[in-house]
Amino acid sequence: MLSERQMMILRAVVRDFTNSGVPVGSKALAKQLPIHVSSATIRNEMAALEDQGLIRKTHSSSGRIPSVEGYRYYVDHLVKPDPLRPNDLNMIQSSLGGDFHKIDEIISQSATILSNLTSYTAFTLKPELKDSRLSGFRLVPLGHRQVMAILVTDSGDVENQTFDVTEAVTGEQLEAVVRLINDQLVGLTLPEVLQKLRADIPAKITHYLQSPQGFLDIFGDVLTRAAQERFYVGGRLNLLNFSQDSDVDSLKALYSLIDKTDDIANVLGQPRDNISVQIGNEMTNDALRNYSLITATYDVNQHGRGMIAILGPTRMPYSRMLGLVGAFREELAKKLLDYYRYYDE
Amino acid sequence: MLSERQMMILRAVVRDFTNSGVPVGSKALAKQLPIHVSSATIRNEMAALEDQGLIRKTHSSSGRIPSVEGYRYYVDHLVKPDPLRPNDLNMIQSSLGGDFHKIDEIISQSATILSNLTSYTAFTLKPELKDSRLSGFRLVPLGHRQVMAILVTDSGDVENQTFDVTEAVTGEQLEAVVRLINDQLVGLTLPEVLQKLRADIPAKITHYLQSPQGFLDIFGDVLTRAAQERFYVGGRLNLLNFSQDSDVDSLKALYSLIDKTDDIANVLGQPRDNISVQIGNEMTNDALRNYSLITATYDVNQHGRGMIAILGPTRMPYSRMLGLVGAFREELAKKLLDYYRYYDE
DNA sequence: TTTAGCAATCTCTTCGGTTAAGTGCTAATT
DNA sequence: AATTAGCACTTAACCGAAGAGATTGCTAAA
Repeated sequence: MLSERQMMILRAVVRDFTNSGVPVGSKALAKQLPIHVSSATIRNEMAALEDQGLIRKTHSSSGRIPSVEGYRYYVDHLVKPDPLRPNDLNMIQSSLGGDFHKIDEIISQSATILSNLTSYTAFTLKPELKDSRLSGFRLVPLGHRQVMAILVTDSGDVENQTFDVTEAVTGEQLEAVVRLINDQLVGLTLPEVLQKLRADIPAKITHYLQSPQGFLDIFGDVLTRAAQERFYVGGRLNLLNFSQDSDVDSLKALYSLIDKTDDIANVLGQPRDNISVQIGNEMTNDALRNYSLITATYDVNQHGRGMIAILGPTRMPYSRMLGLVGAFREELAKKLLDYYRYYDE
Repeated sequence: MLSERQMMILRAVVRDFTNSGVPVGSKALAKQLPIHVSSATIRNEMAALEDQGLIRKTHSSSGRIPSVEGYRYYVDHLVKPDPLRPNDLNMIQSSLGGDFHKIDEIISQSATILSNLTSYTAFTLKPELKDSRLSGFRLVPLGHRQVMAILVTDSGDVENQTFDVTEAVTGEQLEAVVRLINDQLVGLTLPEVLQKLRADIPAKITHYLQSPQGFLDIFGDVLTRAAQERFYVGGRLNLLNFSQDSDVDSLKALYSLIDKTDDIANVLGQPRDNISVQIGNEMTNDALRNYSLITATYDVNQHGRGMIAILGPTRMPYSRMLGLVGAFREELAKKLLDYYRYYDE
């Protein structure tokens, strides 16, 4: 248990350190805090905080910096999101204000806005229904032996891919295949489709195509791509800003992580509470040891729940960032409701 | 004019420096060179080379490093591409050996291979006909007010985009629009199409669509994207390896450059000779001051001419890189010929 | 419980000295 | 005329000592 005064001190340590990046000492705190005690008293309290593992020294006679546990305590009990600055709200609203023709444009743009806002790297995921189902499949002949496969899910996702066909496939053949797919697979969830694709379909499809493997590959490809949650990333380069001692290897690891859609989905994890913070090694991934991740969900009524996140140094100004993420989350939800209202009804 | 001996020395300076990164001194050269002269003689020659601006010192008593002009002389007159190591050829052939369903897969994969091979950043551009023409246009209704626009050029490029339509557009309307486009625009070069799109089309299209602006925007978008030469990039992260003194700002500038398709096209320039080298500030772009670019073209008979390139530090082992790029260029051309032979006939 | 005071610890910067590498120049040699 | 040996000079890089500054823990007094 922490006393009121210890909380005050911990809060001040976190705030000072996240602002300045320099370990904070007892004297500075004594001067700054609203209570009148000497630096010696602060020192005693700091020793107590250190005993509890909430702060630590960088060397035997240095000031203190928060430990991961200290940050954790801070975000759980002490921090209060900053109110939004008028400028920030302006910036959000004007950037989201334009006319968009696709959900994906809004979401992708959001990643950019959020990264500009925070000067960190931002991720956005569009609102997603629990398990989306295959709602349509097309094969469009494009001439010159090219065919485009298009797959639509009931959540409105569209995934497509063109490929070249060797044999002269006739329009009838294509139509037959499309009919087969639509008859057998539409309405199923994507994992179910994928499973059937391996089981029943190959046998049936040989009625229409001589060598169906190529086609099955393509269809499988498009399918897995559609099944994958896809994040948009904004402000990749911002990671360079705190590349401390320019540790190239860990930077590379980090970027590889970000560019692998499945890995990143793992890190961000399942949508949890409204807003959550993961600090340093609380994330299992080693490349993130010195980073913190703030994730937030947003709800768009019956259209599902999406997610936004920012990734920055463990030493980030949490109160400001929580304020920004919280506000952005709401603005985005509003914008999407507008969008759906416009296109749905 | 350089004497034989001066050339030999310049060659050695470039080779040593690109290998070690350390300024090279007269003594080391005297020991290494196949002629028997003292270091004092080398010193005299080096002074002469310095007078001609081909090499320079980093401080008053340091060894010499090549100047940009020195590198230039080296690549123009002295360098001989290294013969390929057996390993490299294996690696190229096995990486290109797989089965591909699209040209773009080969080209994009090539960027990765080339970057692995060289450990620099690689660019690839697919073979392109002088001015490709619009050969087909489709609008595919996907249900739920979504429509996909697909555009095909006679060089086999496919560009597509989905968008949401506000009003309930009927299938007949879409078909009418498609027919209009195909009647009026197919066969024209893309710039011509773009021009007509601004002039004639809007008036005609209002017969079929109430508010055609949205559609025209989309079509214009897809069109400009198709008209743009698009480079694939491989090994982005390799730029981090020689981020010397971790100059974050210039790194950021560099990455922004790479991610802007039009900028990068400017830097790489028009396909010129088979293989060409641009060194440091020979490129106008300031972010490239410490980098060199090796570009090469490759021909695929009547299918046009493409381009590959690598970007690395000015201080790169040119002979090896020229060997690699030269070899890769040929292998890629072969692979593409194979590909076309298979799908064309 | 708080505080003043103080020794101890540690980082950071500065300074001087040393070493090693390399140059340019001069004078002798080939 | 070209080459070479020799030497003074310059510079970067490394090292250790010294001192300044910040901060801690501890002790003893308030």
